[in-house]
Amino acid sequence: MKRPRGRPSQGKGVSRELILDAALALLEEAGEKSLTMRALAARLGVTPMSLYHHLEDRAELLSELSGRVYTEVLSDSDGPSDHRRQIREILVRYHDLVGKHPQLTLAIFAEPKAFAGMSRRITDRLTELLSAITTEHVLWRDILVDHSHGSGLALAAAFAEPERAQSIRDYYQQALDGLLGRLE
Amino acid sequence: MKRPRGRPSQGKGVSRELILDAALALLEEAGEKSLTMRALAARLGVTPMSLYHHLEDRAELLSELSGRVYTEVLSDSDGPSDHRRQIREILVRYHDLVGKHPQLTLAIFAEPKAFAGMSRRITDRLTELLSAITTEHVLWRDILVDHSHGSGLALAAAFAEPERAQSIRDYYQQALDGLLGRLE
DNA sequence: ACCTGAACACCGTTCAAGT
DNA sequence: ACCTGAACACCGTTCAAGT
Repeated sequence: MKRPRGRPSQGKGVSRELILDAALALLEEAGEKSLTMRALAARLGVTPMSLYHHLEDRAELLSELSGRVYTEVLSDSDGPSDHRRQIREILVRYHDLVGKHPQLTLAIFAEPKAFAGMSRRITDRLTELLSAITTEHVLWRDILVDHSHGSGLALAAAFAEPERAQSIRDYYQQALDGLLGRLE
Repeated sequence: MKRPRGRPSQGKGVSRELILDAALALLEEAGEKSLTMRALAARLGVTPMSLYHHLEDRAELLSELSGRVYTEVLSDSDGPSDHRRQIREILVRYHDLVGKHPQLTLAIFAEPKAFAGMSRRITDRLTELLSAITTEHVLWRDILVDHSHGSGLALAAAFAEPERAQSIRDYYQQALDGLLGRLE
């Protein structure tokens, strides 16, 4: 069934939300090159041109998906925790999102604009947290963020090899804990 | 002038070398999306189809360029130096190559196959060197490689902002020295 | 307001034909 | 062996027209 069941019966209309949902699904199923405006429209049972009533162009699709997925990095944590723990939570959450959306992440990495947006989301909050526990907060922020991006890149590129991906996850947390332990 | 001067006068032929040179130049000038088989052929004064006598397809172009550029990472260093210094040389050379070829690097990062190839080039030699100076060589290899990839990603994405790129370079070396100092 | 058909200006790649 | 013209199966996007 191409269309969700709970929609008004004969309505052919698509919403921005529906388009973005379908785009993310298509992207992760088939890769960035397969996410074409035409394939996306076909999946929604609509003409390619109708998408342009809801989106500027294809570039907006990726930057919007990037925003949608990666705002989650800063979602509130469960309980109160110290700074070091909060830093860890943000970075692990980021790393997990990369693992959950490898194709989106690879697409973002190749697009400097989308990359900058996603990166800032992590960086800003981290700088704040690090300022409270070290004077070298810029240096440590760069070390932690760069290391996370690099491991994320390896993780995303390993999307087709689950056991390799798992080992990347394990080593990431181990390395992260090692770095955080030295942060003092 | 579209054609190098030193070639046989009326020969229209292109070689694999000429194609790769032109492809790299076009890629860095105009970005990955602009590196089309048709534009590349036009730059060489030849029909698009003639390229297929020298290359399998467009994918081979990128993976071949990746190989060509990033073998340089392992080029022999000037004099004899200790292990720590050799590690530093490899990583800095890698980082510099990223800065010199940002568009190629962004394209490689988005292509898991090309990324794996480039990554192995750095990783293998590093593992060897690290084994000689620490028992936790796998952990440290991941930390160093991931950090370099992450900073490289930021550097490549900043190709349009030279002063930001320079600051990324500075912080990378600072962080790298910090990490190498703690390696023991 | 939203959807459509037709069109424009592109792609990568294949094939059969030329030299 | 290498280059070509023509063609195929695609792209993103625009425009004028329909409801």
